[in-house]
Amino acid sequence: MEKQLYTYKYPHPAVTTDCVIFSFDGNDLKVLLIQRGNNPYKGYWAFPGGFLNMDENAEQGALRELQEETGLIPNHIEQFHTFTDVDRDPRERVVSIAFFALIKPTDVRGGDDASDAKWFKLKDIPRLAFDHDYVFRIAQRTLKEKIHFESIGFDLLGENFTIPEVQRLYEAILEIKFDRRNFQKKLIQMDILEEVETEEEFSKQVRNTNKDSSSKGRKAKKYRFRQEKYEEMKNTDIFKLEF
Amino acid sequence: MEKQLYTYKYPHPAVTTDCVIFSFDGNDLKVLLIQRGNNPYKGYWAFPGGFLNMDENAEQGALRELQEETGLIPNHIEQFHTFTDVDRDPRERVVSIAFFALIKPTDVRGGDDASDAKWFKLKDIPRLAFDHDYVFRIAQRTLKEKIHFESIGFDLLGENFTIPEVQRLYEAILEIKFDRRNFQKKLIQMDILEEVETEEEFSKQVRNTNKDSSSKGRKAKKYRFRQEKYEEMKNTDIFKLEF
DNA sequence: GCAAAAGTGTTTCGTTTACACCCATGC
DNA sequence: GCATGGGTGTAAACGAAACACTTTTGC
Repeated sequence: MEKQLYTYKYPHPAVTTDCVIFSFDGNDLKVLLIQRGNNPYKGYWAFPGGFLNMDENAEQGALRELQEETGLIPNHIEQFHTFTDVDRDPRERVVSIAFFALIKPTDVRGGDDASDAKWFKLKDIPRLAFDHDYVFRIAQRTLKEKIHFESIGFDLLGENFTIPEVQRLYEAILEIKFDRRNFQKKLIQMDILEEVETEEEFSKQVRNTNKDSSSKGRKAKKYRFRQEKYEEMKNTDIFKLEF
Repeated sequence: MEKQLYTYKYPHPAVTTDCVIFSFDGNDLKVLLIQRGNNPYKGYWAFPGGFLNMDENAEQGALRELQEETGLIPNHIEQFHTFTDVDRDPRERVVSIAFFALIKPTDVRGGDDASDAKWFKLKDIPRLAFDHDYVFRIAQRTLKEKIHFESIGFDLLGENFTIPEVQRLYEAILEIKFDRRNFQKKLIQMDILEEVETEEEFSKQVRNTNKDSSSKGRKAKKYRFRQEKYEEMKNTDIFKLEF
């Protein structure tokens, strides 16, 4: 514990990063929250995050905090807003650079054991610490907008997935319903998926993805993303918003 | 000149705001730059901005700096990215929250006289100070994306304008060309404009807008935005990107 | 009178939407 | 065997794209 102090001629706010981490289990979109052990907001849930070091940029800081607090390595991370209200932290002036992160179901750890981190379905999110309710609203809106331009939805899916899964994902993100037949048609027409042989049905991947085996109906075909299409896809919208 | 110092247990970056200010003169999209009088980057052009005060949030700080440095009062201001690279400022660690601002032609001042501020057409922008070349690229991309969702284009037009002006504006922002007839048809169909009587042709507004009177062809009809349509329009895209 | 810019309508094409029946699986 | 979820095709409606000629104005 050194006692070095840092002095400036003008007051400086503290700078932190916060991460809104989304994942998708095949049915529901979820976010990871951490329960605070200390005041302020002791016992409240909040997004993982922490102070920015002087030798890292914001993205590196966000990834480091994520690793430290949750062990997660996201598939996609992206800055979406910086929150600067004067009183957003009662301790001192804190400016928070917020990111959203997308995690594949195969990478989901944390929240399984008795840790202080837990995955919440969007509709089960409790009242959050600090201004994190507001942070979440902006994150959700940004995700909706982004998916309009970029195919980041696939960053939330495992290697193999079914078309109805993709549909549930897009419906969860955009909070609208699509016609099953039109959705399937459009996705197939885009020529970005290839069918996966049924042998692979027994792989660990699949069991993971279908873990809630309350599946009653007909078994859906498995697809994978055609890697060679990735570059040209990255900046393509998949489903236009139609309200 | 007080000599008070501010001390912290951990190092804090400095926090600034920067503004990319767009305006439109009826033909070209322009941005306002300020020539630096001091090192570092003395003589280089840069976006206006400055340090965030402790009693204001980022938007307030950006508006204050804008007012101080340029006297401009923007029609629309919006945070778009926070730049955090470790070495982006050689003096100290500086995190910059960047905004873009849209100014109506009637509000354009600054850069007219012999000040250190000047409006540049996008294609005439020189090499900029700090990482502002990168800041500009992100600002331009954000503007393109935003205009897809929101009708912020009208924040760049004066009270009265012609449809060909609107078209030139959208073409400048999106860097694509539209068919004149389809553009006009779509804009009219949206039912958000009303024609302005020709009497008003002699108003000061109009002369301002048409200031580069190298106009050779037929005189275009003047329109104004139907205010009562504003609320429902705010979140509507006008022209979808089609490359 | 000529060049440059703006006004105007129709047809074609592609995309989106709406919609119904059959099939496989788990209980 | 029945309820649930998934597979598949077609027709209608809508919106986007392509396209040419006339009018006004400044030089």
